[in-house]
Amino acid sequence: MLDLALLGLLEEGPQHGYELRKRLRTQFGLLANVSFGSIYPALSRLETNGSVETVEGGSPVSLAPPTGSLSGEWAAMRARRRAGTRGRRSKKVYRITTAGREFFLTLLSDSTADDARSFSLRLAFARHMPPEARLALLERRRAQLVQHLTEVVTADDPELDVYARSVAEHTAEGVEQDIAWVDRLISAERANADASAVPNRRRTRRSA
Amino acid sequence: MLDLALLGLLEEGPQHGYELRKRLRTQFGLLANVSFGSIYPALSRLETNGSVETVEGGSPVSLAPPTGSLSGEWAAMRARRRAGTRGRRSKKVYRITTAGREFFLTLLSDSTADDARSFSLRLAFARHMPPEARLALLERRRAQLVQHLTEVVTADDPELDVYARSVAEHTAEGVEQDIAWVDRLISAERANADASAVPNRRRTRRSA
DNA sequence: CGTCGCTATATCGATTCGATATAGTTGTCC
DNA sequence: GGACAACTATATCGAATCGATATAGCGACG
Repeated sequence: MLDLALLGLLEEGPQHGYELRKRLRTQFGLLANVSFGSIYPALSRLETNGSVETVEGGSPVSLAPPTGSLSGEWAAMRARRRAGTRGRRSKKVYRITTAGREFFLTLLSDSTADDARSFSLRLAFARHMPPEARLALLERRRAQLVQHLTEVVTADDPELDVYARSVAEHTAEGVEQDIAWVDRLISAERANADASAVPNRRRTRRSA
Repeated sequence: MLDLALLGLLEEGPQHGYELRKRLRTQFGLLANVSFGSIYPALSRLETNGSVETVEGGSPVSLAPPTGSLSGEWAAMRARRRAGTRGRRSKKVYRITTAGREFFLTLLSDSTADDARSFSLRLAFARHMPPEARLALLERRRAQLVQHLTEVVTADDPELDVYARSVAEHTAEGVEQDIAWVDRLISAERANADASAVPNRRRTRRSA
């Protein structure tokens, strides 16, 4: 789970632990409110298995190509202010390796274990997937949500008091809205696939 | 977290591990999709610290063979089974103790650490709280949700591709709906408090 | 007969959490 | 100017939790 998230973020450029956590919190919100006690061991794991490598230097982000995204901009600002001297505590900047990219794609396409958290995570990285995998992910998730609706206690259960009933109702509504969301995404995927399959009339100005 | 859930369920009567897990799944759905690897250690914990006790229930068969020779003892066990000892594997039925009820109320009113999971859990057990504690729980949760909205990445972030943006949007919508839900609950609590404060008249007595 | 599916408890290694320690940088208030 | 809070940054520890797996009993199906 965390490996996938970290590798996905590192796909956008080298970063260090503290920054990775910030981006996990802001980009994935409640879904990935992860503590340092998870991040640093996870980075060590990924380093020992060769998925990432550390980049030396106090302000090493200048080495990264301009694909550096928001965090790169941040670090660049700070580096400029410090004028190249190594500032702050020595940062351990991690960069994803070729083996790491392969591992990332493996994790991404691993169809087992997709709860709410890892589904949203995978979907956020869906641009790295082939279109069939995207559709498969969405439809697997949809099936799970529908399944969940049938298993969950209904709000007309006479055993529940007001509070438990409210929780049950709210949860069920959330699941229904998730299904509607996934349905919209599935439609968009299919429309996109159709557009790609029949590009004769529409624009395809990407090549040239 | 799990202690709270288990004690709360055991407030409604003695149950065994497998059943507790089923009820966690059906009543709290995705919020408490908990594995046996958590439940049984948690029950042991609660038993050693005196919050629960095992009650002899159902049909204790006591079939355990003392040796390791599986195949040999199997026929003997089967014979015993046919001889009239019925019932499944011996259930360990747990019952909450007086100390357990106190511990439950302590956990319930402990204001630290209320993420989405433990908030919903606490709310589902809100009937065991005094009204002030209910209001405090709801308002704490509301503040957290609002706070979360400000910290999260906005959907107009140019860095995000379609998929990441969709996840961000959907998450933000979910948080907004959670806020609306909590607001409804807060209003209901206040109305209830007013009604309790003036029990003589059930009308909307304004300017008596 | 086998074996599949359900109930039921238990354990194991790995992962994750939550708290805490440490330390450098920055701002700011008196 | 210097005390002090706040933020950045990495690391570690014990405990909680997960996910997989093992064991075991029972009913039903063909």
